[in-house]
Amino acid sequence: MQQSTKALLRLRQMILGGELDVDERLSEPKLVERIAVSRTPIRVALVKLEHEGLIEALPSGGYKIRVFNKQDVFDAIELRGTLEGLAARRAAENRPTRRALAGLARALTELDDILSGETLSEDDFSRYMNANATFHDTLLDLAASPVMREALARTVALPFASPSAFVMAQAGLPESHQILHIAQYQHHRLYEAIEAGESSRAEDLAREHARLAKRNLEIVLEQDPAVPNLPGLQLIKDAGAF
Amino acid sequence: MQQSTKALLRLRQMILGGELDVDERLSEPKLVERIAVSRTPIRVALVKLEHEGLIEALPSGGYKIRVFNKQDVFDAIELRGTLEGLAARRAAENRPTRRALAGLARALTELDDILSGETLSEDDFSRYMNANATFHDTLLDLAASPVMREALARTVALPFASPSAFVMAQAGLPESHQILHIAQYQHHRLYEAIEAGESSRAEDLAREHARLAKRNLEIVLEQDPAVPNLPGLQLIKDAGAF
DNA sequence: TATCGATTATATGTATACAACTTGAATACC
DNA sequence: GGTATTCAAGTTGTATACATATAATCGATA
Repeated sequence: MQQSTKALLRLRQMILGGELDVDERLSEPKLVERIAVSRTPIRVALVKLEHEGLIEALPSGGYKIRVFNKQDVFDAIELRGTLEGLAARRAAENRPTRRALAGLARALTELDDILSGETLSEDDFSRYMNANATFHDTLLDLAASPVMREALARTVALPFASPSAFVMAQAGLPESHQILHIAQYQHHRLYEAIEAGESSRAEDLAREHARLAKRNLEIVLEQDPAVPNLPGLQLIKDAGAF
Repeated sequence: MQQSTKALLRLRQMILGGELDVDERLSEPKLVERIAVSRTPIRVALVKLEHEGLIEALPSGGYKIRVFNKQDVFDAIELRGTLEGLAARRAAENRPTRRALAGLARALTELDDILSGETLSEDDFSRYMNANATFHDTLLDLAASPVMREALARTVALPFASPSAFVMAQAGLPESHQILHIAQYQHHRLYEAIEAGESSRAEDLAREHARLAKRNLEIVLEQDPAVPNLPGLQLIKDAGAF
């Protein structure tokens, strides 16, 4: 693996995992020490992370970790919903063959399978997260648009904007089972709409589906102040004041 | 100015202006020679341009200029329309005060003024382009969402996705006057919708407004094969085969 | 003559050196 | 006592050196 890749992955992990002080300048020499890579690949990673939106350049040089307020988070989710809506509409307009839909159908069946039990184990949540990611990714494939794929990839670079962001966080919540079933209901309807070429319906469903993530976030944050296992939560300013 | 900024601006100019061979690896030593800056800031610029989508990394290292097909271009325009639609909807939902709307109204009036004459000079097209950019930018201000602003900024980084992309290109076309009037009609209706808080209408109008750029592109490219003054056109594969 | 292989040349990725600048602190000054 | 001011330590931005990997060239062989 390239050193710059190592630096990027590690730095992202450090930022999302809360290993670095927010509101402080990211000192390159200190990062050199912690990541064990020279300044050059670290600077490459910093440039990339700025474009991702996880850090921001300081006027006097260098970077600092970016913090978001709750409106930013909601906007990011709304933005994802809009882009997935566009992709879903395009997917429906493309009138995919049964063969092209097979991947999406498979993800759907796996999600059904995971949710079939009475209760969900920690492992089930993890499986759900993966299968959910696959579903969303396969949907994007059906849109068959590199431009849209990139736009969406850039959007979900913000940690809480990802379709799978809050799945793990709600493991253990009493409402979780029901929420996941609602999400899966929406997945099914989305599949139907795309299969039938109902493009407007597909777009609306994808949008509303993303808004479920908003509700998830609200529910998770209303819980115990003992903050849940949500990577990147410390990047949200006043997370306790939700 | 920083060397890396100089390198970024110059490189972007070289790519869009067709000063570099497409389908060839961007040789860093040669760029050093042409831009008169060391490899370090050039590499920074290359990383940024890759994120912008203007160049792509080669599997064996280095970068090459990215080429787009017509579907990519249409998708980029559709994407911009979708994002501007989201911004317009949000702007309408925000119920801006008359004072907040003043900037948008001013851009609208200036556009009216430019179009008031019987014919349009080269200079008028240039003025239109600027005022049009201001209108779209001010609209984005009204959405008051950094997340959306960034998403749109990343989208219009593709040269032909910008709201002003085809304005200059159509200077001299017989249809141009009419097209600009239609665009301005849409601007007015968009303003009305935002002022009245008609969010769905605002969204639809913004989307359809972007699709006018698609028609512009089609018209411009159906013209004389003597390719018009459209920066970045050589990045579109088979532009002649439209 | 065309294709494969070895060798040379060149480019990329990384580390490091250096200069200009920023930041923090200590001291002088009001 | 509080505010400038100067100085030092540290940091960033840039240039360059070096090792490894890639591309090109030339020659050999089928």
